[in-house]
Amino acid sequence: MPEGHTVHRTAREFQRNFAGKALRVSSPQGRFDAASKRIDGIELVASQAVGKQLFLYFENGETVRIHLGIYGKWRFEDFDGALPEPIGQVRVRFASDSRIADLRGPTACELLSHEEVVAVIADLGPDPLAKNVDEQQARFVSNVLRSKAAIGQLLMNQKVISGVGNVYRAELLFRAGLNPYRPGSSLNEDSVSELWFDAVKLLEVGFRKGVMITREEFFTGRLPLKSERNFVYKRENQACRKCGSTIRMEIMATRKLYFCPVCQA
DNA sequence: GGGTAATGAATAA
DNA sequence: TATTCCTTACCCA
Repeated sequence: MPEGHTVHRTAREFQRNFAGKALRVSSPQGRFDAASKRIDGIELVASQAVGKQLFLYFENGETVRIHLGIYGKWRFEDFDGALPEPIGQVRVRFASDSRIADLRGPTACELLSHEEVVAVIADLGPDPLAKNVDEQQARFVSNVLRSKAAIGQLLMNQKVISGVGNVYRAELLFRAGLNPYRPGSSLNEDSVSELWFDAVKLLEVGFRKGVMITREEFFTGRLPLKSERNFVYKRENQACRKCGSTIRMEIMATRKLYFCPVCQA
């Protein structure tokens, strides 16, 4: 489930269980084979998530950049003794002496130099899960206010805000009562700030729980069913949970956009 | 067992 | 705006 919260959880997993160790790196599927040899046996110094991108910094100066895209998935597993056989199309496997991380189906998995990493990160917009929240907020507000693009498109643009995807886009706009087609420049500064802080709140809940929950009643306590977690995402033709109107789905720039035509008039 | 959709984004045109 | 990348999960039979 790769929006930003997932990637930050993965960074934490690497930091906790793989950082500070020399890792065995391989590409069972073969497509990362040459690159994996350059970091095989090298110590992982640190991991970092920025938006939906994961960076793994190795002691020899090489950095792996991974972007899951729509299909990518990690699988972590403890092992004892012999390494388990990789199952399916494993692009890259990182192994410590007791745990493996298998990556399948990523959009991007490549080795970058330090300079290239700096350039990639410089291109990314503010991340709601970054530490310096206030500075990030100011960047987001200015990005939105100076653009005539629809707010529904701006929230999907990783240069405007990084880490938000199709689920959080729809849910953030619903919670704000904003029509997805309103130009960013038509919004007032306060409502854009509120949108930012709501993004921080939702991604933090997602980071904590590991799933995207956007209804306050489920922020704590037991995990609700998938069908109960959100207000509008994938709820086309169902009743709005606030006003009872019929949730609509429209395609916006190749992606499915869900919204309530009444709450978000 | 088959068909389809998916939480993304680069690229072509 | 449409196509392509790539793999899995889920729904239906």
